[in-house]
Amino acid sequence: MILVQQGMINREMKTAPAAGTMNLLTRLSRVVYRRATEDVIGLRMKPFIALDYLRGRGPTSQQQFGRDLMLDANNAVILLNDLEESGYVERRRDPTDRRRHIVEVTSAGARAAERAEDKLETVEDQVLGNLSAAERSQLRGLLARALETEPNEMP
Amino acid sequence: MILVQQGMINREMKTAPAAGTMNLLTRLSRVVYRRATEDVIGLRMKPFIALDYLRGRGPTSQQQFGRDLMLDANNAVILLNDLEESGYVERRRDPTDRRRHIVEVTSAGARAAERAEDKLETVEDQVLGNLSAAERSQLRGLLARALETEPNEMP
DNA sequence: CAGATGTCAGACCAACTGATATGC
DNA sequence: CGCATATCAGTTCGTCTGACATCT
Repeated sequence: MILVQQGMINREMKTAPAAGTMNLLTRLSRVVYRRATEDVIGLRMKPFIALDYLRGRGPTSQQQFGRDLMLDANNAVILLNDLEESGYVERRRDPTDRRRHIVEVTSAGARAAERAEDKLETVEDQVLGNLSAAERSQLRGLLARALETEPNEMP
Repeated sequence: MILVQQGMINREMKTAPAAGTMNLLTRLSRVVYRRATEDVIGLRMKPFIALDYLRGRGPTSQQQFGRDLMLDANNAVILLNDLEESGYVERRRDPTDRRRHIVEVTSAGARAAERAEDKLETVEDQVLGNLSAAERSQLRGLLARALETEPNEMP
């Protein structure tokens, strides 16, 4: 008797155990990462996010760039080196403080980001397949708001 | 005149450029990853997600495990080796098909996952700081639904 | 035997660490 | 001079590839 009941409890638990939001978020993001490969969207996800960020933000100091994208100084350099080599961003010294680099997306970079964004809609259709259009836009709104609040202190 | 207008356009664009949902999702997830380090939640994020998954699902074939968590066979092995060494999961042969391993979380593993989940609430408060409780639960619901639908084919 | 499952060693890639250069 | 910004070389970590063993 007791054993049977325990079996039933286990069986019910299989459906879903009130997983935390942080958990779900990182899991879903992993799904996106695995699907949005370079041969699908024309860019890897990280460069794409960088370009898209710069595209929306305009000329930005390298420091700010790293802070907002949660990259340490070093990783920012490496990522930007790649992007600059591909002709997708340009760096120039800030005239008012010549230690700084100002980063800006090139038109080629903006185009690459746009292309990737288009392709990402296919991925979105797969990943958010069982959400309605209204739910998707709700989700987008919530994510955007959460990202806005980030105080973004860096390690 | 024209220059001034362009300046204003740039300034307005800084707020937000209709970023795609996949973009926002992976960015927010990165924030979580950077905050939820081992010294904060007692586990690294990946092992935690694995334990939590197994905790909710009960005994699972290694294959299924990898598929649901978007790990290729090899990575699944490595991750499970770690977890088994820590005493957080157990592997045993499936008697009905002795090629298979059945993976199950131990009570120590379940406890570690619970502890991590508690600690993750602090992270959630930081990451979702400007969402209300209602909005957070809305977000959790949407993410959970999206993950359910996953057909989860593996590369 | 062909196909499935799991494992491992070695190659490869991404991220972190510490040291260095330049400008404030 | 001490601090900030950016960079690089070297290490370390995680992920992928290909070969292999076991079982159906």
